Amino acid sequence: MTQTPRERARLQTMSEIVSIGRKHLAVHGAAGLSLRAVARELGVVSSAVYRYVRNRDELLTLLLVDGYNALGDAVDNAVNQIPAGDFAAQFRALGGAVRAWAVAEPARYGLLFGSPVPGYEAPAEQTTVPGTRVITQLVRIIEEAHRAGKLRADEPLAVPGPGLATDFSAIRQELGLSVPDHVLARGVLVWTALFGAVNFEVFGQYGRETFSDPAALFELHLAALADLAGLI
Amino acid sequence: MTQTPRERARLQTMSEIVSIGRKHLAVHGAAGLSLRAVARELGVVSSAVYRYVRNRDELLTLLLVDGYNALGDAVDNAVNQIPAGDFAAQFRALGGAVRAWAVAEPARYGLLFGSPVPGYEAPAEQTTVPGTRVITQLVRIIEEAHRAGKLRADEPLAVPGPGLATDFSAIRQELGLSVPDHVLARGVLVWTALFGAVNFEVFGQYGRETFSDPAALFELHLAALADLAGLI
DNA sequence: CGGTAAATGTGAGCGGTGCTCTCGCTTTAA
DNA sequence: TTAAAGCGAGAGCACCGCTCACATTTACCG
Repeated sequence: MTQTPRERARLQTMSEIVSIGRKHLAVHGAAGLSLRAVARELGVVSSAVYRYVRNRDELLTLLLVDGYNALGDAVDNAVNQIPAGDFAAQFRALGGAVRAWAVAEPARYGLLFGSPVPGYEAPAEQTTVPGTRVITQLVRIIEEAHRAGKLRADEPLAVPGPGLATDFSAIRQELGLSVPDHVLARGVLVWTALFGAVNFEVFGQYGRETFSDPAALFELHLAALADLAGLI
Repeated sequence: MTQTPRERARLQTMSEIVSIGRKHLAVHGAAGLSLRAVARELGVVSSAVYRYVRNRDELLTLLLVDGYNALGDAVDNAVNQIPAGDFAAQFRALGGAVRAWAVAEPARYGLLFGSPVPGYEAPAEQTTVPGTRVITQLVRIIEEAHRAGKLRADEPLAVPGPGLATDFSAIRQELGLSVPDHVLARGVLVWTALFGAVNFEVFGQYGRETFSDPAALFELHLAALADLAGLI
């Protein structure tokens, strides 16, 4: 069961490739990620990296999983600092962690949540689990708040139609949830709104000098979103 | 003052280049946009396109402006169908138009609102005006609703700090607005949330089969966002 | 009207990319 | 010990952005 030297070297090289790729991604973006450049920095001829990575897309997949896990770790870590019963604070910690990671790693964030690379379909079996870590946490927060009676009992603003209700039922069953449809609907909106706010800041959609303190703006938005989710 | 044939030919060629670029963008995405391919389709040798376009980035800028204007036209057109006093319906029309355009033109939408191309800074003097057409409409809707007394008078959820208040004052002055800070803050959130919802659908951030009728989900979100903005 | 300057298209060429293939060498496993 | 598998090197293909020197066409002006 012990690793042969060759196996150890392979793992080492793989992680070096991902590490170099991560660096190049940060500097040149996903479009500028070049296997030849990675090979150069690895000190090896260009064709040699194909022993480790089938093609450029596969390196992108590795970096995608790498990024999802880095973000997931940051979020989990932030949420775990909050007392178990304070769900609104947990939500704010989650949102703050997403924003902080995105601001610190804009290129990686862009790879995860930006425009998809055309012709590249992320392989679900590798990306689904790490790619759903944030929404899993958010769902947990809302579900536990609901079970603990810590969710404001809003009157439903609008009733989802029958098609949507079917989808919501499927989601509820798959994730073992007890929250009603309108809470689920609000949760999805809060989810997308959270990433919408982060996108705008990280992708520079606000003007260059519109907001001098985007962190403060985001805090304001987080509070509004916690309220929208019904967290008290 | 009348155009020479050469001038007419140049304009014609320019618009052909943009048109071909638009098509290639839709098929191959921004990263796959190739001046050589455009030249081939134009029936001209590759170096000839450089007589019309300084480099690839400049073609991207043209397509950016082209996309902003297409989206702006779609939004203006949709909003103009709504009676002048029904601001909530105008907002829903705006949101629906954004989504419809984005779903129909995902690659162009991605160029406008996806991850920025690293090393490419859109020239503000060309992109600012078309790039702000949607937010200009949204601001107009909220401002006019406010002046017409058609905005719910919410208690402010959270008070923006002094830095943010300064930014809001500047925005208010520059755009000649009369809405108070907390309305402005909500407006920004609604703005980002709207595009967050569209991003999630167009960029495929929901799972592949999570929602069978994303349009219905979006309608639900639009209603919630209109309510969040205070539109009645 | 004729000449000059600008605009336009051509083709070669440079350095870069992803990716494939063949060839040797080394490590592993039977 | 030997056969198989893994690995790196290097050449090569087709593509890319972009530049340059050159011919041709068009526009304008004395």
